[in-house]
Amino acid sequence: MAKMEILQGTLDMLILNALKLGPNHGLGVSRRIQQITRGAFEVGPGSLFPALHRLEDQGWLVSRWGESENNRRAKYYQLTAAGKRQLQAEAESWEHISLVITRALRAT
Amino acid sequence: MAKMEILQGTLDMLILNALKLGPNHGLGVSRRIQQITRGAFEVGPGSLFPALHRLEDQGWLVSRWGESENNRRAKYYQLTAAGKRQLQAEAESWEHISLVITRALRAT
DNA sequence: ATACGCTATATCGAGTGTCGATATGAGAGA
DNA sequence: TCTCTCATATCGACACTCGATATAGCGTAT
Repeated sequence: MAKMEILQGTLDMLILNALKLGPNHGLGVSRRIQQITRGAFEVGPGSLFPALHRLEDQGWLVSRWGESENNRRAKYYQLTAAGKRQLQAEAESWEHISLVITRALRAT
Repeated sequence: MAKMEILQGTLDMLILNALKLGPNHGLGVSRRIQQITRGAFEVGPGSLFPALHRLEDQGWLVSRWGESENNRRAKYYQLTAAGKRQLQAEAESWEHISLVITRALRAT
């Protein structure tokens, strides 16, 4: 019996998902989300960075300062083991919930 | 390029959807959502009634006082033409967005 | 009669998330 | 140096969800 709240966690899930293939920095995560969703989703910095800090506070990401492809200083985020488990759990929950909603909308 | 905000409108969409087969009162809508989603979603009064009032304010529902099946006074909500169009639009948007997210999660 | 329980609508405050705008800093290139 | 761009960060406004609580009416049992 899910609440509607879980849909608010979708951005967090997409961020974890964008990091599952390897570490990346903030704006890189944003770009990767846009790529993977074929431009369907756009994440501005006002949503992105609070989300990254949330996820790090919860122990699902760790960060370290490094250099971006263009020699800019950038903070690289990486999934932790707990983050991978969290992504797995959220992905399964999403599969279930999205299917249920889609069926509800299609039902006569 | 959708924002994450649209996912917050999912409850509104489910309410409109619950009314597409005919008018119903508040708690009836809540029960119908629970039925249609096979118990996957639970909507408490603290989320339900603000949502109903939102939708009425936007002209997507109209209400009239009546009597429930058990002779209780109840406010019946009904989709307007604009509400049907809105439901249609939101359902199409949902189909697209949910597919995109599901594909993103499944992608290697 | 009256006390209780159920249905039904409604509202409140706390917590949270998203967004646009803005700020800060640092490297690249002219 | 001056400017542009990348990159991180924060702020306040706004909206939504939620649990808890309030109000009211009807039915039923005591």
